[in-house]
Order: sequence, then C-alpha cells, then structure tokens
Amino acid sequence: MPELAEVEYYRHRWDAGLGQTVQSVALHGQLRVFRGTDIEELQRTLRASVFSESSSHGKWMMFRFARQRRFAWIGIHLGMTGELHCEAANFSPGTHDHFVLQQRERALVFTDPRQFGRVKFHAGSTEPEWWAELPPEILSKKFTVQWVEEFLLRRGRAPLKAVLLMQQAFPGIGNWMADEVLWRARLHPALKAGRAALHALRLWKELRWVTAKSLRIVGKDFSSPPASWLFPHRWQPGGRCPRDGTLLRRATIGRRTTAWCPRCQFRGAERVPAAKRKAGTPGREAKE
DNA sequence: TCCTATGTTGTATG
DNA sequence: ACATACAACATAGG
Repeated sequence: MPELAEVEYYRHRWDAGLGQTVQSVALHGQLRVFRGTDIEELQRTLRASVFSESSSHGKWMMFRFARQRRFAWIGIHLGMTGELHCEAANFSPGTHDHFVLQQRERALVFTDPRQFGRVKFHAGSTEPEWWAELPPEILSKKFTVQWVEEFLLRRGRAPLKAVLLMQQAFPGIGNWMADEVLWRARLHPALKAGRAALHALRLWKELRWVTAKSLRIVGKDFSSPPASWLFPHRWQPGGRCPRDGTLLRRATIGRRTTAWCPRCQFRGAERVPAAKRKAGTPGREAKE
C-alpha cells in the first residue's frame, strides 16, 4: 500500500529497536527483495551492530547501524505490498517475511508478499550514494514552484497524472496522493503536463498540503483521511465528489486507475473540440 | 477463470 | 540523448 505517509507509519514500527544491538540477521524465503545487494556482507556487517538511526525520504526508508566506528546503512522500499513490523523475540518467520533483525527483546521484520519491495545495503564511513542522490523532498526548501514547472514542461506530452507519479520529481507521491492532489488543484488527470505547467503554483501548493496533512493523519497512526477528502470516496462504487456531489469518474490514465470529478477538474480550454468525431469512435481519453 | 491491487524497472520505439 | 509507452515482476483476493 505504501506511499510516503504509509512509509512513515511503517518506519516508526521499528522504533522500539532503536539503540538496541542486532544479534543476528535472518534472510528468509526468496531473496528477490535483495536483488543487487551483497547479502553476505550485509549479514556479516549488521551482526552485533547497534540500530542507531532511522529516517525516510519519499518512499525510501533508511536505517543506520553502528559498530565501533563503522557504519552500515539499510535502505528499504516497500514496493506495493511491503510492511515493517515488530514482533516478539521468539518470532518465527512466515513465507513472506524476508528480512528479520533479531534483537534480544524483539524481532524487526520486513514482510512483502509480492516482493516488489527491496533492501539495499551500504557499509563505510559516508552515506551511500543511493541515499545522497535522492531528489528534493516535497516539504523541503529545494522543492520550489520552478522545480515543478520545469519538470512539467520537460514531460510536456505525458498526462499529468503519469507525471505526478514520477519519483525523480515528486518523491513519495503514489496513486492515491496523486489523485488527491489533482482533485484539490482542480486539474484533470489526463491534462497534458505541458499545459498544466501554467498551473504549477496550484500544483505545488496542493502537493505540499496533501503531503503535510497525510503525514499527520495517515503517517501518525494509519488513520484514514476525513470525508472532505477525495480519498474515502474514490474507490466507492457510486462515490461522489465531496465538493459538489458529482458522481466520480474512473479510468486508466498513465497505466494506473484514476478517479476524478468530471465537474470540478477541468481539462482546460486547450482541449481541441472533437468536432467531427463519429459516434462510437473512442476518444483520446482512456477507456472507462 | 479473469480482473484488480497505494510500484518500479527494463526495453522498444519515436 | 531524451521522452514516452508498455510488459514484466509475484501474490492474494474478489
């Protein structure tokens, strides 16, 4: 499920283990989530180290470990179905529990049935490249209106929805957050990004608003956003726009199921009227 | 049986 | 080189 707010929620589930020594590291089942990682070194380095720090960036989480003056970093991405949880010390892993950090009083577990998630590893005295090179976070100073505008222009021909999902510009935004932002900015998900660049300020504001609020609501204790959000209505059959009561529409846009209000989310005047479209001919819009 | 799922990556094409 | 579109990955549930 995880987008940035859920990621933050899951990250804190390992907090109980902070300051505690890792006694052993268990890798279980398929090793797919470790693709590209030296698992031998990972296990060797983490054993007897202290779990000393935890942070997140978009959909990535980073956990730091220390042994004497040596540091190790674990990066975890939850993919589509990943979760972190904390279990009793005598925990025995199930089929989808791929990564277990055993501590004296608990087990820190990474579970992921579909295995789209991944675990990265780095040891040394400086931060790993894959952590240092991440794009500006949405709530950071470096995430400016210009940043948004320039990216929209560069991806000018792609549908706005698809562009909002691009992690190199909007780290942490996923399917439901993108829909929420578009609905609040009153922009149609199929609008060409180049056209949406005119409304970069609005998008920037809503990106930051939705991000901040989601962290407080979902990130804190996995609560659901209130009925005034698009969120609780978007998958409901017969779901209606909380702003004007219009029946929501759904379609596949940018390869993902998208919900929007056909009344308050305009495509804008740029839409060339399909003057002579024969009845029965599919339009440019994705099938519904 | 077929469809869906809050994600990313590799590959083909323009 | 750059942007865009799509299949693929693996599993569960309706």
